[in-house]
Amino acid sequence: MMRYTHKFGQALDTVLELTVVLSEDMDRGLASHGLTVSRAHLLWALRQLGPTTQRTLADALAVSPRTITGLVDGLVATGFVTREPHPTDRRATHVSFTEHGARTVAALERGYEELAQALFAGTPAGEVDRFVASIEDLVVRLRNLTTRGHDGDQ
Amino acid sequence: MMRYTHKFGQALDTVLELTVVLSEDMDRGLASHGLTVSRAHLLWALRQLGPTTQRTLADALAVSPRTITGLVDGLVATGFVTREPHPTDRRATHVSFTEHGARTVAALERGYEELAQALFAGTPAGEVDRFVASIEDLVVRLRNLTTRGHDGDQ
DNA sequence: TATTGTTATACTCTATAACTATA
DNA sequence: TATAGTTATAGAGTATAACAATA
Repeated sequence: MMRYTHKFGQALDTVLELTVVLSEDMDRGLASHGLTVSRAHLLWALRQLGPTTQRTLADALAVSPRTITGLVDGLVATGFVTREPHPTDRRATHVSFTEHGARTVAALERGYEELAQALFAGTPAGEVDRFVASIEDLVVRLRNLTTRGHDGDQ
Repeated sequence: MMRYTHKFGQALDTVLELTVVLSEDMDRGLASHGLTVSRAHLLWALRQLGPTTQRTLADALAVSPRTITGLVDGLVATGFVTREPHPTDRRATHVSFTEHGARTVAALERGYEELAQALFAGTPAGEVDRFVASIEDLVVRLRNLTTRGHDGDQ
């Protein structure tokens, strides 16, 4: 994308290329199930939390309640989840998987594992470990930049 | 995100965490300039192509002409580019940087280089090279998967 | 009073289809 | 006829604010 001629710039180019290719691959995979990234995130949170309220999902996804309303609308319309009255709190909504939703999340999990296999299978364990350590280092460096705020490059 | 307990799944988790943190960082940086990712892509293409038509930009960004209309609308309204009659083809529009747009792209370039430095400076050259080679390997593996189509995991 | 989730409204990105002006 | 870019329309994701129902 960025096409830099400097050494570290090229390295960052490569990382960005990976992020692009990876996200395209995941988008395609999700689309083949009739899902978007945001809706899949919601399903994933629901798998981790179990049946829960929209408020809880809003916190889990770090989006507004309004956004959850829209995502759940879409997932209900496409048959992945149900919206039912909350057993104890009559203000709240209970969001649960349909059969189809549960099956789909299981399929996504399998697809994820298969992708991981396809990416790393055959690579010597030590090499994978070193690679992962390098990435974790980058994540730490990025978080430090973020914390200190580096918007002052205008 | 995915929290897998298997070895390769964990490695993929780490890669995804990097993509999330990286894209959050870039979103913040662009937002501090009053830009979105899509609009910044357009500016980037414009820097590479020089003043050009919307049609050319549509091809460069691989989006529809309609989408370019919207992006250019936004960039004109916020003062990054100008829309002028094309010198020779009266159907077409000539998109150029404003002073502010040109200055902003230059600042983005500097910010990109600074980010690359912050991520890789201090890392032994050989280690960076090995890391980049690993990422390139993943990109190749992903492209192979994509080519063969792997949607059949339902 | 505080909380849950809605409607109302708005902005961004994306698309297809129909249409205008020009090649 | 083909091309450039528009309007019309639509859907997805995101947000804030006002409001209803309930706690």
